[in-house]
Amino acid sequence: MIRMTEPSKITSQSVPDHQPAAGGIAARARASVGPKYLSGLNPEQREAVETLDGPVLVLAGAGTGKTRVLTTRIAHILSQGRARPGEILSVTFTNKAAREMKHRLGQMLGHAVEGMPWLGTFHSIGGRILRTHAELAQLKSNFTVLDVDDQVRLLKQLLQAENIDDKRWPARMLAGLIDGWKNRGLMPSQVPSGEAAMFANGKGGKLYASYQERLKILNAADFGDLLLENIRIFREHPDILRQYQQRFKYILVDEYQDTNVAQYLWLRLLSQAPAATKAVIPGRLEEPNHDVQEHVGESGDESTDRDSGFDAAHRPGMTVAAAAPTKNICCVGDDDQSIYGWRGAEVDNILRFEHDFPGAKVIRLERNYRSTGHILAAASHLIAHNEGRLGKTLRTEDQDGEKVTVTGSWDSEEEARGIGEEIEQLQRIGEKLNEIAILVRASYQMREFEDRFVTLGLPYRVIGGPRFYERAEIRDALAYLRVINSPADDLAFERIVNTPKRGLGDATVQMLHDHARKRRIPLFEAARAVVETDELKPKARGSLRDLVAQFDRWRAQREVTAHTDLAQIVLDESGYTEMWQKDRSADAAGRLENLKELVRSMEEFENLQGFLEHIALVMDRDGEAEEDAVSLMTLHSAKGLEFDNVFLPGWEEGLFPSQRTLDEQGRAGLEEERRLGHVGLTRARRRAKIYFATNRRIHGTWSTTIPSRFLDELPAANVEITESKGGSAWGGTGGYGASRFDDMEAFGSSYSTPGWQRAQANRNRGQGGRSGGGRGGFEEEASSFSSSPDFGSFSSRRRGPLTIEGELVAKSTGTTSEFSLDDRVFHQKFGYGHVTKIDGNKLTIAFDKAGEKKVVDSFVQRA
DNA sequence: ACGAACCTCCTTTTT
DNA sequence: GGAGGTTCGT
Repeated sequence: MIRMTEPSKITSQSVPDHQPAAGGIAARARASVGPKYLSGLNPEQREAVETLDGPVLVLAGAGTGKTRVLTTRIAHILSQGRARPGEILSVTFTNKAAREMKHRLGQMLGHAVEGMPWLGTFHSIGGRILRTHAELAQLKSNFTVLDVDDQVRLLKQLLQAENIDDKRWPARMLAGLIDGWKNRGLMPSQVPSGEAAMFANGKGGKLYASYQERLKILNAADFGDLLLENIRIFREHPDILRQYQQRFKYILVDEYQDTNVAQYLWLRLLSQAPAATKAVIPGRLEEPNHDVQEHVGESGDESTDRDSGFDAAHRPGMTVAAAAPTKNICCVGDDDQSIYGWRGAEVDNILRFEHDFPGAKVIRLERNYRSTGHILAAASHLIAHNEGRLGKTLRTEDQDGEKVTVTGSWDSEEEARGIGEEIEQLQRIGEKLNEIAILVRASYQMREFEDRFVTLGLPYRVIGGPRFYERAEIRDALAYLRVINSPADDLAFERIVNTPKRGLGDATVQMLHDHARKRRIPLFEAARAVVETDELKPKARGSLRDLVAQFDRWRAQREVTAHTDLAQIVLDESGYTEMWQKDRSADAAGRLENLKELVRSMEEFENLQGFLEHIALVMDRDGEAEEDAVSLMTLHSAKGLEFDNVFLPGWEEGLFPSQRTLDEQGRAGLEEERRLGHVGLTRARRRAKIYFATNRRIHGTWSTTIPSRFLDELPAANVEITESKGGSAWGGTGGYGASRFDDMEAFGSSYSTPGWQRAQANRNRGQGGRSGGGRGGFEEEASSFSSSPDFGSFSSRRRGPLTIEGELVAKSTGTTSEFSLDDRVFHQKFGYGHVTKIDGNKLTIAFDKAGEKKVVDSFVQRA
């Protein structure tokens, strides 16, 4: 029922672009009529493309060709002459998605798409609109977009000014609250008083208000403002709103399930038919909205009166507007892939689409062109346990393929070892490492894999992590440029006054602040003034004077120097480059590389000003080297990607689903975790492999875990229980008593394979033995069970040489290493160290910081 | 003003 | 276990 496999049909076709014209002869006949870009679409996709009038919701399950629908729809609108490129608003969440769409459109239309000025992320488009009407938000059009660091620093200052203990009320927490309010479309005056009072004994609301004031003074906006200020402008200036409503004949939205309330409001305003504009009652905006908070929980279902009071409350200011006719908006999304609720995304937006946009046409894309039958069935069965969903049933015409495997391990190290071996096995049968991904719930899980892969010499790459422009060195460099560009940028100035160290510490900065506040001038000007006095100690005074002089010089040079050259000069003369050159830590080289990359990327912009305006929104690290490597990332960052082989470790209660999510979000949290599992499984084309460990080290201490409830929710028919390659045989519950999974009543009904029963038997066998600490005395056992040539951390405890056999021998080049004992070496991840042992191409290195590690020699270089 | 010792709190993170 | 922040001693 989940799967409708038609063996007669085409073989595995996983790339959506080349999908067969499924749907039988009739459909194919229809598809052959009409423009060529329509051919090759299945009937549902085609309907989604051709239904141009009125609101449309395309529910596009994983791997059903949603990007294709979006781009084809745009092509269709253009080629039908329904609108010109500049009249189509097309929003995505990520720059990557926007780029991808531009690229695909370009291919489809056969020429570059310069004419799509309004295809971009919510934030870049919001930012663009805000820049053109900046004065209506008390900003100048060259305002800076603040990053989180700046925000927190600013809030810290506000907290200090209010004499609030920022231990008890951390600036970060306030930043989070404000961000949340902005995500919900709430200006300071609209924050429910209860919520505003929660922070710092009732000062939360006031702080939000003064934060906004400070932003205006600094000529700055945070990410939230890029949309919120749009909404404010649209509401307060109906003429401007009307202008945009008239311009955008068609609106397309990607990943609609991830929109937050602010984005929803923004879309609602833009998608109303122009004539309706007058109906918005500005006065409504000032009403505090107490109900929003309730809504965000699970109370939605309790409200029987969705159409009147509740709805109006949910969408502040939309009371009248909601009745206005809606134009051509097409939202594409998948409620089953909504995994950003904690960031303010409202699944409700997609669940309530038909209600919000009356007369909406809902089109379901349920044909999956990515995964094999077993994988899809497992994913579908899992997600079917969610209640709050619109309901889709993915199906494939592909073969069943391999069953999803579930493997239990004794602990997380064994899990990593087992996966490492399976990857090598896959490699042996010709799988590309690029087609292998490990998807974890939390990034701390990655370390064990990294360690393991380093010792195996298995190339891997970590996807995600801090974005390029979030890196300290990039922010520092940008801060220098910001100060040059706008001397009033206090936050930037403060960031770099003492970076690199110039002997200008807190005391000096505090002094500058006092001075600046008294005279109502920027910090930089205060510095200029202060060096003329003798208020500072000679040393500080001297270096501050030098700094001011340097900036003056750079500003003068700006007129005659290309902005990229200027940047290079600034980095060198300020001593910033030197600071990292002298730094001996492992990542210093990478940071210098990043700085070069930053300078290089400036070339794409005309001048410094243009660069700074867009950098915060556009920069993301993109082109990692194309070499063959295993991908390691969180489930969240895997959304939108696909791989032939997907490893899903850590399916244990508390980790996945995450205990914290369960505690904080209750059932809604559980459902979001389940969606995360669904996302994970549906990333796989041909092989999905799930793992759980009985013992895991969390925050430094070992604890016993029980398998995730999601394992119970997988359909037995599509799942195979296997034993850990790393030697699951030593399993045991570690003396912590029985879990509900020991009870065959609960688990056994669906799991009766020999492998599972063996695993059950094994886990009971170890019972009662080694308690406390989990890994107390099992090292003796390790040798007899592990088939691995290398026992990872066991090795350090064992006496005598390891027996090297099997794979690693084959991998060893045989020739002795080019390194010798005590050689000083450098490793990308671990930094500097010296060689303490050599074993073919395997080196044992005592790293200065990271301790002793085994590393394959190709991973290090002479220091 | 700055580094070392010390304490703390641990998810996820499109812009 | 360790990063990031704070405090304390120089």
